[in-house]
Amino acid sequence: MLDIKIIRENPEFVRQQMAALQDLNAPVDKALALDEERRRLLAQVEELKALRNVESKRIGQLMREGQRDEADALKGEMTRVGDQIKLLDDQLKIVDDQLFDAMSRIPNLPLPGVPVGKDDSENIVVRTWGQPPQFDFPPLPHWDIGEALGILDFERGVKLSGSRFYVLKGLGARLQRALIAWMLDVHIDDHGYSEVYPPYIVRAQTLFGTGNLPKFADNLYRDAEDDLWLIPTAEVPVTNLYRDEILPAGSLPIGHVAYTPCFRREKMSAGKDVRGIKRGHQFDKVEMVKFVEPEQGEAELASLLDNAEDIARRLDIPYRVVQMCTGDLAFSAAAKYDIEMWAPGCGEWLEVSSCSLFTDFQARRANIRYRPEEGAKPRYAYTLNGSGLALPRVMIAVLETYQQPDGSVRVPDVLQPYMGGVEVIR
RNA sequence: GGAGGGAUGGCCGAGCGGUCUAAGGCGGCUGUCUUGAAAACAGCUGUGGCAGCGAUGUCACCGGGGGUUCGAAUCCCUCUCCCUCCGCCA
Repeated sequence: MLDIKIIRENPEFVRQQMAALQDLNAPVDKALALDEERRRLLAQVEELKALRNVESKRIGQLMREGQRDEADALKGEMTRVGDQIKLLDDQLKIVDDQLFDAMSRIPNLPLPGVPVGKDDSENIVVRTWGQPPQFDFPPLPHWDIGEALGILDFERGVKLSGSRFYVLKGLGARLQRALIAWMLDVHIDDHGYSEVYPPYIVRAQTLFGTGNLPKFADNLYRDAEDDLWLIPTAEVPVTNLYRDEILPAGSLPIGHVAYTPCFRREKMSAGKDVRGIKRGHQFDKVEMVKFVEPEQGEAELASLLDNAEDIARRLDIPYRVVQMCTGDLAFSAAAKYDIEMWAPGCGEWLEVSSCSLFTDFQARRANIRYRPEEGAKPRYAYTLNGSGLALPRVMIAVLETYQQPDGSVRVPDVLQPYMGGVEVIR
């Protein structure tokens, strides 16, 4: 949620930004009109309420002094004032709800440094790390590698749950578990994050806080009976940890890391990303979430991104960092960088992480504040998050990068201690 | 799933429908005293909206929503959450 004051004071600027974001439906003008209407009604109703407060007190006083007639006369007057207040309050509530709804559908503003572009074709590769591995045999895609090794089972996944589900078996399942445990340890021990184990099922209010609702309800799984929703990412519960709180002075920065499964309905077009484990309805992810002071926002984004990149470097898998242009920016993000690992088997760059700075956009929706100093006024915190990293795709990169001519897969050095010393999956 | 009891400021805890502008205590801040501290004493101590350059004014908030009333922390309805007991259970 934006601060309405920004729109009120710089409507033309906000309209320009919406155009840059390619968001033609953002109800900026509607919000502006509703805001004006709201303040008009508010001034009216408050004046009447102030009158009622004063006169009601006088009625009490008159009653105590036994001046019934005067009290009754005043009562009659106040009944009319009360009716008027009720009328205005009802109107105000309608306007308030409409304004809230409009504000909820306006995306965050991009940071000044974000390149302007119409869609993902205008994203910018800001750096590349490592050299794509050379093979003296034709590298296979992971679905061939995995099935041959008996660690990936697509047919049974479909039998159990339908398309876009798969089963990991044996050392495949263990490789994923090793990656999870190792990534958590790196972020906790070397990058200073503290671990969180959150619920995987949350209320609508929680999804609203991160901006997933109301706009993206289609992508979520939901239990209708209890109105609980499966999380699409750990970002949702972890960011909302401090919803409706004022963090005491000295609390920031806070950095959490959480491993969770993620559930996404995604009405995916048939034929796109169908093979392999690249895109499923259920996947695992290690996620970093930060709460910081506004002044530190951009520095913290750089640090978060580096923490995510560090995982790829330690796995010795080549990657590139892509900066999203305005047209490809997510709804809540003010700036966003993706990390893409090179998968030599299927021959594509795989998005394994997405690191974003949300400025105070999520904090405003989720009401997350902090006190800069003891006794100081609360301010909205800045929130950030980034995958560190998303699993099925890191699995793909590992399987395809570390494959050997005989169909076996070498286990990256850093993971061997987490695999019970296994050096090769064969 | 069944039965009962609760929700009040940073925390504990009072609160006949009308000086509630929410008692009292704890904690915190400031001051007096002191070489310093403690103690004692005094004062202050929530969040947000709107108007205003500002001083300030005003409105709202006693778990959420709705109702009764001239007036609601207080009465009524409803929802959520917490606690106790029973049942079930990894």
